[in-house]
Amino acid sequence: MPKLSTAVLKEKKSAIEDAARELFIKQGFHATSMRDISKHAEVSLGNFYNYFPTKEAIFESIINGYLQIIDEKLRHIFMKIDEPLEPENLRKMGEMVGDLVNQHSDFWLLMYIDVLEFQNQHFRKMFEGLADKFRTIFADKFVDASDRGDLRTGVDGAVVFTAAYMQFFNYFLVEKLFGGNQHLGLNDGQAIDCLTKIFAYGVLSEEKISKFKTPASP
Amino acid sequence: MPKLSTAVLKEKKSAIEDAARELFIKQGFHATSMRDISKHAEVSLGNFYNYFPTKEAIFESIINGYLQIIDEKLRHIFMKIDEPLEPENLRKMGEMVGDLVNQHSDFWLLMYIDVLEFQNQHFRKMFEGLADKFRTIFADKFVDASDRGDLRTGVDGAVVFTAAYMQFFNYFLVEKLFGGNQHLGLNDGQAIDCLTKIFAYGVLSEEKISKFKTPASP
DNA sequence: TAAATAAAAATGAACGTCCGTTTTTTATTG
DNA sequence: CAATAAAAAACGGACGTTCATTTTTATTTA
Repeated sequence: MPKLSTAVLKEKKSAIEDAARELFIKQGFHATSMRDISKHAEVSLGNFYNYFPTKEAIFESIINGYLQIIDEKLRHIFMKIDEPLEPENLRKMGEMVGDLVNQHSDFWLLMYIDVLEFQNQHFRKMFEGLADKFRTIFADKFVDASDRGDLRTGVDGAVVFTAAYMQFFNYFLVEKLFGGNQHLGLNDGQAIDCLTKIFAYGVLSEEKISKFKTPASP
Repeated sequence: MPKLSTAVLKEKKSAIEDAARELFIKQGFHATSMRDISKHAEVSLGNFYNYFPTKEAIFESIINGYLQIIDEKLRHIFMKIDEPLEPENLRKMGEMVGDLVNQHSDFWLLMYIDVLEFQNQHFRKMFEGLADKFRTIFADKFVDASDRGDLRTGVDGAVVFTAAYMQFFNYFLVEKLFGGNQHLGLNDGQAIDCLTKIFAYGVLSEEKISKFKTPASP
């Protein structure tokens, strides 16, 4: 038959991708066979190779597609944050990161597959220069906060935000994928509140702080 | 020949384990074949099955052995910390966690294998009730700190310590396994210092804090 | 409009290789 | 010598991929 419309072709291709993604997530890359995929995608084994040249190619295609989706979601999260260091905004970020992890935990399973089998080739970009990326996203907000004297301890605002972001992510990943089972001894809402407090307000008393500060710069 | 001494037997068994662990770490569980292992362990394929009944059995054996080693190392780390919330001790923990991750990154690769292929069956225990575990390890230190008024923001000391612990771990794992490449924009030492400051001293100015505190409890 | 055509899509058997495990054979040693 | 360790061979099955073949269908022709 003559060439199918590119729309139909794309649709079939993405149907195969969907099936493959489900299986990769459920059972890993090596444990998923091409026969599994073709059966689950209701495509003959042979026809599969009209859409993807190799098994690894479909894995890469899945990752790239998913990376775009998650990048978009993350952009959306940061768009909703005007002042990145305001406690209420940190809390909001915690909630949104939690939703993202819980709704797309499979994405991070793919990342672990990538770490194990491809030295995280495809996901590295998510972490490289992360603090700088936030500095760009939030333009001058961090220097502004510093100029206003908001940052009591003279710490880099972008680093604080990155640390908070990573902390939230890690918290929810541990809960969702690693069997954390309320590893902080708190439910998710309490954990977010508590972590926000830590990052925004700090912990030790002024007295304790000055006690440990003085010997450093007498 | 008559039965080998149990000492010799144990030695051979652990030699096989060592070889298998190296390969599992380097290339994952499914990607490592029994022939790989037997060749690398300089044991015939058939003889392998005199020591381990299945491929999965050796994986479990490796994990359990490694879990003990890491547990021991962690115990050693916490033993060196008398006052868990003192900034200098947090910093020390950061350094020790960094060493642990860098010297035994393979252990966490095994954990990711476990997450992907065994729903983290074997590693769950590392996270379950983590904050409570620290509460036990450090006995009354957290309530003492609270009673002394060390904790300015009234946050649970055990949660703070757990959060710091997780943050350090995650930081070094991202650097070592995920291609972070100084993702905070700092070298390891600076990162430890900065994170310690955040957890101990907090970030926002007193003014900012009271500003965000007052509407919560007027 | 309906039949013919040609090119692309879909198929599933077959290929060679490697898998984890079992069985058989050989070597070793108290 | 006999018991056991070690090695080798063999097993059935599953793997990713290829390919000759069949089916499908947009287009052309009548």
